[in-house]
Amino acid sequence: MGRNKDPETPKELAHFNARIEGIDYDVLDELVGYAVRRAQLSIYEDFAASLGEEDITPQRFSSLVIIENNPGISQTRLSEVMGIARSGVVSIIDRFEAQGLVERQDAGDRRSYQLRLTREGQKQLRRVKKMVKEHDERISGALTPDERVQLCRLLRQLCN
Amino acid sequence: MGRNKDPETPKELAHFNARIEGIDYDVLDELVGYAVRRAQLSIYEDFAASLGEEDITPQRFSSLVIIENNPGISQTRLSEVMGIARSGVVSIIDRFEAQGLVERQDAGDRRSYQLRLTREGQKQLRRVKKMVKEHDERISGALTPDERVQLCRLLRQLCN
DNA sequence: TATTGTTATACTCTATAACTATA
DNA sequence: TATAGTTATAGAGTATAACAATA
Repeated sequence: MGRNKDPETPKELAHFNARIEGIDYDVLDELVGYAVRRAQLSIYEDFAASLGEEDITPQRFSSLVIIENNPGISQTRLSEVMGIARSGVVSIIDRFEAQGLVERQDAGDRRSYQLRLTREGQKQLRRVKKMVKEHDERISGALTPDERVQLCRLLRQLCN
Repeated sequence: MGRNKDPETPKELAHFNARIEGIDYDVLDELVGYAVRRAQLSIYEDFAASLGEEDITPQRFSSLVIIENNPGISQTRLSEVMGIARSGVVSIIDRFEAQGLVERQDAGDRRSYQLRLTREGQKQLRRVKKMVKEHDERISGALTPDERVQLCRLLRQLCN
């Protein structure tokens, strides 16, 4: 995750503290964009701390969930869903394949593959999904269930 | 910004569409973390489209605002505020300095600098701040003022 | 001709560690 | 000894462009 994996020796770990004492944030405090960015950094940090040993990132996790629930999806389609270039999907899937989590199966069209989770991939995802849910409940722990739903609704409105 | 600057020739621009027709997002739809990430990607894209010609990023913009409102701040302190390593701040400030936007001034302690905006930096920031505010109002345009405040409040609760 | 996956390449961001000059 | 800034280096992540196989 590009972060120090050993919590015993964090020489210069760049921890993100959303609000530092004595600092004037000026207009940043009024921008929805900055509020989202701040939250995202905090969440990412907790994600990394919770799943740092799992060789999983939000990106990789999302990919596995999309493949699980849309079996047979092509790499190009997955790149559209993830919002990244096709070349980026290649290395993601290469790694999943090397780990035995995803299979490239023949499609009718011999230019493309159908992506599917292997049995091992399904097993691992089941386990990781539980960890991600726990992480998500922890970070949104300060919110009531109503507020949580409200927040997701408002965020959805930002994405058009 | 790492994106294609020429809107005339976007061969394979990776646009992020938060919700793609016919795709089952499963658990991703219930995770606060994914909702925030999705929103962040959408916002970043609009930011880049709005300020792509300005050699400014959310990161760089935040730095300028922090320096403006906390004049004399040191690089180490800025690295803490931004949540990045000290070495990262060096190149950010190097660039600002080369552009004549920020000055490294002598501090009492000769190991460190006091960072300040130049007159040109102030002028540029004033201009860019206006553009960022417009961008922010556009992306949160689907929200009422109340919802906007509500959203920022809920996001703040996520950061502890 | 157009599309899918792939490779080559480059750029940005960020981290760690070692260095220097000061304190 | 400790701190501030710097440099060197490396690893993600992502983009573009060109290519082969196939449609």
